[in-house]
Amino acid sequence: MTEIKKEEEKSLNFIEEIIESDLESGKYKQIVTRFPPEPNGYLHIGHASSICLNFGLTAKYPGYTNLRFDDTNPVTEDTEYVESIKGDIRWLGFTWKNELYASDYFGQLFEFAELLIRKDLAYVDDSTSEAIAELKGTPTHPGVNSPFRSRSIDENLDLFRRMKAGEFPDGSKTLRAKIDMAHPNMLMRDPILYRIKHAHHHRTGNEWCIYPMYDFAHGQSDSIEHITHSLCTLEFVPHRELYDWLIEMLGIYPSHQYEFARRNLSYTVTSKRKLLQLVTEKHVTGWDDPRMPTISAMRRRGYTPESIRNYCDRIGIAKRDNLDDVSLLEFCVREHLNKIALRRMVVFDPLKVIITNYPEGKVEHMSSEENPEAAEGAVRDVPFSRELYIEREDFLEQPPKKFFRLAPGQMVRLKSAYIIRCDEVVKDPSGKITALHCSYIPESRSGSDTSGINVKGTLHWVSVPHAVSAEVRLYDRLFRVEDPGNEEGDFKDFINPDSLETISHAYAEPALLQSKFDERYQFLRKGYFVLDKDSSEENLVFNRTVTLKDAWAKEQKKS
RNA sequence: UGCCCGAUAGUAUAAUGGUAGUACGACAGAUUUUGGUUCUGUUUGUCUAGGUUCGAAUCCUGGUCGGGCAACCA
Repeated sequence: MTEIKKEEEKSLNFIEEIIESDLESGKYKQIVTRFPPEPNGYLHIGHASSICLNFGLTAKYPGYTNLRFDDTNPVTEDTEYVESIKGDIRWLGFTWKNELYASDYFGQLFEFAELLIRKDLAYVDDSTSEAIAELKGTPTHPGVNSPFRSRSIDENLDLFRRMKAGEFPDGSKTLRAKIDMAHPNMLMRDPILYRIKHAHHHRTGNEWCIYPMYDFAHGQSDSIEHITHSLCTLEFVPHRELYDWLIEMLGIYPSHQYEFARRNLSYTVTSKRKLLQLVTEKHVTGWDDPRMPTISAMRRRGYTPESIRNYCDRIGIAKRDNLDDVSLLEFCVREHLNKIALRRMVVFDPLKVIITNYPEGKVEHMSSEENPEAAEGAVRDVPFSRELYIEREDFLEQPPKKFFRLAPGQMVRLKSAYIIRCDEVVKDPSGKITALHCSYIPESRSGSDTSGINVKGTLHWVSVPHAVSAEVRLYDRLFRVEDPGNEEGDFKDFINPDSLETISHAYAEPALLQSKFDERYQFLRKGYFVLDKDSSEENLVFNRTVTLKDAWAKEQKKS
């Protein structure tokens, strides 16, 4: 019974169901998908979901995935974005079959347009954009035919060629499909196919001054590449009718569009406009500021590709509106990091401990596990001496109930070292605690403890003479509210003022001097950390990727 | 006063006419040299009203609620 359950396949999402049925029926022998970003911004967590979907499908089923840049609007697009997008996809762990650009097809698309004109299914319109909007009608009222709608095929052909030749200024003419101005679907009311833009394109330079609209580029590109399943978000549902109409009228390969709901993440925003605003108005330091929901930011923050892929897999794909809980993302990050992170001890807010019965000048080298989850049991060396730093919050003169840390007369274990007892609290004239005098139990050394003493708490610590200084950046959620994008008023009013806390001089164990950019660390009892690119030989900088779960903090919150 | 999507625990997602499950969260406990990890248990759900059926989350009809559609953006 349990065996059957184990072998039970994970249930399919609605797109996988469509694909399996297409494969079973023999409609396709393999599937072809594409990831179609517009190179005008950085990829974020929502794109990660789409990437995992498109590439994941062709990893699961026979076929492949193309990377196609939807670069039909030269004024907003740039190669800077092309490079960052490619880097992000690679980092996530996916490989595209072909690197393509909608702009590769400009010649072909122009011919498609001429074909439509020759079939009397498209015409050149001289109307201004205001006039076009006016005649379009509204969702509840039909539109009206443009006065230029009945031009002859020859005139349209001539005009369109002259548009291409650069004879007309921007905005003076468009090419429109001739469908139905009274259509209930607004997108079918003679949609614009081409517009004039005398602009420099990041790939085609000044070769073109007319550019196809999304609707006359995307589906056609899909068709040219024989994309079998063209997956996009729900806002394109109304476009599907036009997508199919154009493919049918052109008589080209019938790609099919399927729509899924875009993923939203709690406590952040993912609209390109809002993200751009955060960057340009300096609410964050850049697109890769570790508080951003961009892939480059998550990478810098220390998230792993595995954890993001796993997260995308868990949230799934469906058609209903959603707001994914960031705590699931954090769970996935912790789950992976717990397995791979090397354990280190770092004290953020030091309180000096002097072990009065430990010889001055003596140093012992304690060995502590690199990762208790790892089977090999690799260890590192941690120096122990008479003077140590512990976390200031780990000592309380008047401890509440269930406080398992240091207090006058109380004992705790120092991780991988000895059990100590607090004998005396040293204060300066103002009453601030400056040090603790403790005594250690010599027989309690970690690994050979014969003391028989049981303590509830274990603290992290750093030897004063061996301590290394490090800068630590503690990140919290960027917004104070779950869904800042849907809040009344300006979303920026909901920015969390405490989303970054910098600790300029933390005390770290010396092993951290050998930190590498591709290694992940768990600072014991503190969280997961990664070396930041701002690090230098003189100044170590660590980003907190995510905190550890903290049952004690939760307990305190309750009271 | 139009058209198009959608609605299952707090969140996300299954169940494809036949016992409403899973994950995260929350809560309780066990273990623990990280108040971490791990393990165990508990809690909470089919928008609504009808209909079809032996049987409905699933099919049908009406309603309610949420989202989208009137860029020379994608």
